[in-house]
Amino acid sequence: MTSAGRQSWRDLRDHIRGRILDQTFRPGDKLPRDEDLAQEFQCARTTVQRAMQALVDDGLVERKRKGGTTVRPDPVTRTTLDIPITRAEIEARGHGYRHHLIDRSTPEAPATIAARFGTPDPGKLLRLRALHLADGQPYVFEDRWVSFDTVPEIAAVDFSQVSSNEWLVRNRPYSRCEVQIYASPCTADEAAIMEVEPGTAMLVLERTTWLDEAPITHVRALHAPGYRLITGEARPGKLAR
Amino acid sequence: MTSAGRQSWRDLRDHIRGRILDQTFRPGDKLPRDEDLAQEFQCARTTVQRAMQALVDDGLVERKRKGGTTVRPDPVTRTTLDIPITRAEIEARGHGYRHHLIDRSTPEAPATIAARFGTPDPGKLLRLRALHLADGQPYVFEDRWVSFDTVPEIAAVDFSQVSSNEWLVRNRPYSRCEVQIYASPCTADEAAIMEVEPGTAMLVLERTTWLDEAPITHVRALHAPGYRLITGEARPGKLAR
DNA sequence: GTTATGAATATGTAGCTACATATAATTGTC
DNA sequence: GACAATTATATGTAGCTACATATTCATAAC
Repeated sequence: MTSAGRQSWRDLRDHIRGRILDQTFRPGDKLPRDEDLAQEFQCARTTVQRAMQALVDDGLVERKRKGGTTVRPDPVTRTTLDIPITRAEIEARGHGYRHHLIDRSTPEAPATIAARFGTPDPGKLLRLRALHLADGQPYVFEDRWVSFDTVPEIAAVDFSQVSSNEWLVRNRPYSRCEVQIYASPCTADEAAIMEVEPGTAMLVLERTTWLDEAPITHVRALHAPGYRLITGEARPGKLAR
Repeated sequence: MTSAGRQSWRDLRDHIRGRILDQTFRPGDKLPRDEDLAQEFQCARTTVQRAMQALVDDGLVERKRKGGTTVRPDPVTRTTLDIPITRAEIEARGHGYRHHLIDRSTPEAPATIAARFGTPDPGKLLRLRALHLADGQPYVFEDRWVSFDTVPEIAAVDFSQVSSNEWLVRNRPYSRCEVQIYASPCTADEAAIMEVEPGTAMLVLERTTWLDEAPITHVRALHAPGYRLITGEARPGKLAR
């Protein structure tokens, strides 16, 4: 709450959310119009608007012009997932970071990559396979494809020093990113690299990034057994909101 | 773009984002103050504020009072994950949905559940194990614990008709949710239920939800091989923003 | 030097106004 | 009754103003 009589949009948001949580408003129900809520809460419509937009972003309500505000009938569990640079992640856990470039090649683009990029011809590609280690233990094995067309400078980078993961994130921000998460049994090759038994259940994160329509990179990152992706409320940069 | 001379905060957001993407502003760099940007773009500071907040939400920039706006030095890949009700998910894929309650019991709370709930004593718990089927094929196996203290009505619900997943989501909205995602080899029990070989790599989603401080439920959901969690830009309710 | 104290300043918030825009609801036409 | 045109209305957006609040930076006191 801010000083004295002023209503914060947060207070209003929390109040409405509370009414949704305590079933005063049930899924599908229509909420009062902004102006009525403003009157009820003795605040400006601006404030109601802000509170409502927050609830829309949370996936709790839907708003339509003239149609008014309704509680979403099909509730979803919505969370935010932050995937940091692997080095940062390992160091944040207090482990020593090291990475190792396994190989670097410029093979023909397989159809799967072209499909992921969404282009018929992905052009020349650089393939990098690298291992990230935490305290010397295999942590993440990444199999990456980078578009030479979109990122020509990559030819000159020495990836024995910087990981391609870090270099790309720092030097090639993307405008669109798609992530797929699934479990996969470890192949013999991968098992040798990750120092686990073949067939071990591994968490795989596939990420594809674009700059506008141009594909930047596609990575398939295999995570060591025991790895857990955690999503919470705490979204950096959104904490205080 | 809106009519004629008016600047949309979206235009401004996209412009600034563009400057970050094209490296005009690099990680760690300081952006001009709101007022200067407003002047430069011939718009009100309100508009700059809105655009900036959008960039903060995207995890692209950080803002501090008096400190100004800076491009985030530690870029993260941020995505939004929507986990729908399992029935809705299966039906959206065009499959027939069916679910089967395997068993229902009220055992002592294991320490792991108490730990997840974050309470020393989680109170009396209901345990439900159920299988969701898509076109008759095992799709998700969920092992759920529900707090009787928080959700006493659950004792009376007939879960042979409605899945606990759906009942809870529809009747017990939460205020906080934590998700963990990992890969796990299938145990013999689980393998029998999911009709797969023991040891098969399975994607596991663990969800814990609270209403304020009171724990509602904890689920461990085992997904059939081939299942992929996909996160995209498209966030329902946030599409147009 | 080191630590309080205070002023300066960039962002955060809320209110007001005015108008834009989508769409539900109504009316009119055949 | 079915369909098209029109009106009414709830939300969306942007500008303005005023003040709140958190830091940084500079200054003063020890």
